[in-house]
Amino acid sequence: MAWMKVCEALRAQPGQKVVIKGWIRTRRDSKADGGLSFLQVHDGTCQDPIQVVARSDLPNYASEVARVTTGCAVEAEGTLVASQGQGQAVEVAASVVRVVGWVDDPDTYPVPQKRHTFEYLREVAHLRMRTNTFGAVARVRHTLACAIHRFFDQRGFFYIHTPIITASDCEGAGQMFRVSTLDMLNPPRTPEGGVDFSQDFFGREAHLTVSGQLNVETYCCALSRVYTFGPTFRAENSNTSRHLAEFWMIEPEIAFADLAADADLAEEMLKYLLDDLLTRRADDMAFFDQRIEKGLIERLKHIVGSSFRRLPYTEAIGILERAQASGDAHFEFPVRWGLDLQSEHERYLTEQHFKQPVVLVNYPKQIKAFYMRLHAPGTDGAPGDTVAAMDVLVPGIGEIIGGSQREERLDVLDRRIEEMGLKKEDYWWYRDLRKYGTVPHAGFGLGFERLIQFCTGMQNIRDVIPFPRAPKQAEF
RNA sequence: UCCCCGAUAGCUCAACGGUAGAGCGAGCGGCUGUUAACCGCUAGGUUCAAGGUUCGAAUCCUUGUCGGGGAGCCA
Repeated sequence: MAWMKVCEALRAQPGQKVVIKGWIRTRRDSKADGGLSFLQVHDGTCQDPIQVVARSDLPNYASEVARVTTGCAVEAEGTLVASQGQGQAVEVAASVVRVVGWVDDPDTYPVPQKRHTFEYLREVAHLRMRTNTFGAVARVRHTLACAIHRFFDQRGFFYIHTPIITASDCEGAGQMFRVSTLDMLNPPRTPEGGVDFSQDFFGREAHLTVSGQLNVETYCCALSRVYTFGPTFRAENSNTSRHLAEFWMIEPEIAFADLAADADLAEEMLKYLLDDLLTRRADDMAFFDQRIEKGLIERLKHIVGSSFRRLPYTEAIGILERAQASGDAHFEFPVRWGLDLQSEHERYLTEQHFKQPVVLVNYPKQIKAFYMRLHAPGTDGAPGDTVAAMDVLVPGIGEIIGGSQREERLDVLDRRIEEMGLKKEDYWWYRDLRKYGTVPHAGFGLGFERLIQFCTGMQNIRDVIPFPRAPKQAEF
């Protein structure tokens, strides 16, 4: 008899013998026909469980079958038959039901068949994937990850494994987690009294990476089209529904390319991913559409079908100022050229003004990183210097992608490093790329969890990663 | 880190200075080819912690811890 995944059995022709293995979602009993039990069994392979019908003439019916509860692990052998009831096309008429693992005490089982809040389920993260929502999130996460690799592979990109540990403190994206084997209670000291990191494992200070970008640029300047997809760590004390201390990021980098090509790549990729997800995980997406965010599928389809608006920062400031002046919008924070846009401004642009994803480009240089390419003065009619940066803003999430064309001119790069008060020596290998066959190149970072939020409608980022790490949160 | 809100049964919440309750879940029973099942019964509480006010505190005050929403930082 063939062991069938539930997803296969639900689509199979009636009449064949099958074995189903999984966990009980619910049991319903009936005294009709001499007594029978309906077992909803799921194995995580798809959104729907399969119904196993167990009759009272099974030898272990009274002793076991009639006593199984939500969460029990079972194996069922039987015949796949057309269902007599409503709600499912096929079901398993069981000849054997074996209880593989009991639930010790149903009264204390943390995820019985009832509604749970996501906040509660976070406290039982080792069991929450047994619920329909978190099972769906896990499958969507997998499907998106595969689609990302497929998207890049089909376009000739190479997947580069950039390091998790970095000994350079020059990545410049905020607080980092230290990596050390020193005795924290009694570290070796320098004559000045500081910690002597020369005696540490790497012979210098080391941290977890906050971005693979600088490393992947080196491969870009040799293999032309590359990307990273790995974990990233930020030690910021961020307590929001959009931030994690450990998250996954996709960072493509393309050579012989400018910001326009970068934005085109970002748009093409997002559309590919949405379209692929809607096709491959139609069951889970229907679930999210129905139970998590009404209209989700229409929203995603609309994005796949429309082109993203490109909008220079300087023009965005004009739009925001006019919206404020006309009373269309009331902003808490000031709108002025040279200031960074606040969440409320970004949300206004993407959610109210354009009602579609917006690619904001060409920001003032003073609010962006040193490695972003400096524009010629007066680009977009801007009153100050701008750089070739872009943020992709989407309704509901805000910034989902941040990217830029990189500064490939060594003299300009050096000037920027100095302006920002950084040390050229720290960037010696990064600067070498500009000395030896430098080339215009660009790239961006896509937050994987934010992508999943965007695709599922899940409100809190801690619910789209298996075991979230955030301030004061590292259980499991 | 800042602002606001919250913490009471396994879960979600009520009780608004005077005897701690309901729904869901769980257990038992009834009914039904059932499927958000339905009907009945039962069990279930150091009201987050520590202090304070009061004759009396789940309720008021202080501090802390944890959680949620928003902001900043960003992806």
